[in-house]
Amino acid sequence: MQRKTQQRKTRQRKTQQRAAIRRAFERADRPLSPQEVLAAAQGDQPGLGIATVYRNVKAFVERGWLRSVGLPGVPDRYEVAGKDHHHHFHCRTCDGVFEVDACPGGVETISPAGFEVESHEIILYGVCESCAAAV
Amino acid sequence: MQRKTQQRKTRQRKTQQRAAIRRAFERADRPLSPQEVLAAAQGDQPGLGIATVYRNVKAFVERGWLRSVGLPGVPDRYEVAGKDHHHHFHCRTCDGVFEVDACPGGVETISPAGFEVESHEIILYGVCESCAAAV
DNA sequence: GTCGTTGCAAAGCGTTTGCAGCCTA
DNA sequence: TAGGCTGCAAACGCTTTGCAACGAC
Repeated sequence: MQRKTQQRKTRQRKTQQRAAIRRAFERADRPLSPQEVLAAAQGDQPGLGIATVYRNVKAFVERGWLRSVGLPGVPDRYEVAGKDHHHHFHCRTCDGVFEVDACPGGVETISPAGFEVESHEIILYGVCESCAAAV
Repeated sequence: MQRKTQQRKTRQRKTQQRAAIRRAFERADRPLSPQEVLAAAQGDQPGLGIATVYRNVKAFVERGWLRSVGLPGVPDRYEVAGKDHHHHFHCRTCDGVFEVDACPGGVETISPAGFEVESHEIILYGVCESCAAAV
């Protein structure tokens, strides 16, 4: 068992906006950018603002429900936390990001002597399944 | 033999600023951020502006002398082009980026069925040699 | 009623661009 | 002298923050 690493200072209220943002992640089976979250959540909450998305995503990350996925050159994506070690696929066509539930292993061994590897990230680039099928 | 992929529209002049920026990359044995280039080149050209760094780095990339290295969450780095396939190490302590002249191989095989992999990127995180030695 | 939350607009930040003067050829 | 180049400042796009109104409890 693990204790929550982040202690809440005050009670969090249940709002329509936050619920809509949470649903956007639960429905998506892949990491989402703030803009993607906004577009998805506005289906439920038309008046939703981008600032609210940023604030809630940040809060979810602090509470450990979301995890940020950094990618070169594009805005960070966010995915539901708690999954096993995995990597990501970035589609050059639709710009979507997908999970890759595997790791080649032995990645740390390519590090030069004297460098202490703590973690690693692998990003695959190409065309995703639906974009490839859409040809 | 290869031909220049980028055709120059006009003749490029030899300026002190551009020379200082080029030297910064030649002296560094690792990818540099625009700010690192500025700091290094200002040793030769104190009045150098950041806009000039951005303009010249972009021009070098277009001419094929530099290559951009995208990394999650931090500004792009730039390295002298033409090297063999390699990856990068991002030091969490000094924020410096270093080359890793190796690749585990077989990375594309972790991709899910239906996804077409065109390229990949591997980033190692940890403590670089000099930071580790500085403890 | 309290005070966490929201939308809007302004502020930050890193990067790009417009412009007048500078300097290479 | 011509026109590419530079520094400065304004413009940009994305993210964060200030603030007054809103609404969950």
